[in-house]
Amino acid sequence: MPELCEVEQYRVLASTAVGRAITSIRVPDDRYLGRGLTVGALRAAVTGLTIVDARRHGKVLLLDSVGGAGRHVIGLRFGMTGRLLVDGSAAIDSLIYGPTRDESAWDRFALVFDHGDLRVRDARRLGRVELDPDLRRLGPDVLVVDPEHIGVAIGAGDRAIKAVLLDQSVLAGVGNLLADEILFRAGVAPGRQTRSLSSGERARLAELIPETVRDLLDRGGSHLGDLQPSRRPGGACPIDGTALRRDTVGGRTSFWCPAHQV
DNA sequence: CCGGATGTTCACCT
DNA sequence: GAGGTGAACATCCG
Repeated sequence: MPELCEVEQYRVLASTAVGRAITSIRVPDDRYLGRGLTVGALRAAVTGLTIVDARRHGKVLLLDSVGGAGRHVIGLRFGMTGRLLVDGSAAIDSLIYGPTRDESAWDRFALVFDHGDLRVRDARRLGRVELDPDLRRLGPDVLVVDPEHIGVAIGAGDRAIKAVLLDQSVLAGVGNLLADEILFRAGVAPGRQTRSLSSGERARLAELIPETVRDLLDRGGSHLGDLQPSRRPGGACPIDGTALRRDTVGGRTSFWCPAHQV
């Protein structure tokens, strides 16, 4: 699920937990905690704190929590399949796997309140819970910086533009689906070296990056792009009908149109 | 049974 | 040092 669009929906959902005090936590499998963090340390740090804000930086959800025991930020990363539930309801697609299966077996972490709870449900367990996460390795959130900054941040080196878009230390928030959609709209091939971009292409890309993210956010998810339905083996370009190419770029599967993405 | 999946990290090359 | 590759993580789905 989660790229920036999904985590932004999680943030809105999490804001319904603002003002609630953490009574206890549930961590059925401590492998779900970030490096060096133990259940005991996390429990001691956050029990009794009240959530005062829900923020997002890139794909990370941040829960600011304060109380007599101090002030902490609970950081949630959702990996590929993590979802957020507050009081048992999800922000999105709660029935993607059908009603037959007991998804509660995938609950990896919970903040329990006097009334209700906030849960992370993650089949693949690639997500993580962190305490006071170090965000220094993340670039600016892609929806916060202006296009001029984005144009500069992209750089002009020999890396593939798609690898740069996926690099969270350059810009935080863009994942594999958003990257393919952005490059599709920009008419730029994923393997293009950033130094080969003309100033016009660079400027257009810099505008299209946040614009595309906002558009898919409005539509309701990173998987609702124009390219997405064709993003499969045998798919045809929705613009010109050309057979899409499927290549690995930046380490990820990339679908693109060889006719209009140049 | 096999390959692939919206993410991140690490070891190992070049 | 920079950048790429592949594996690992763990599980489900087609």
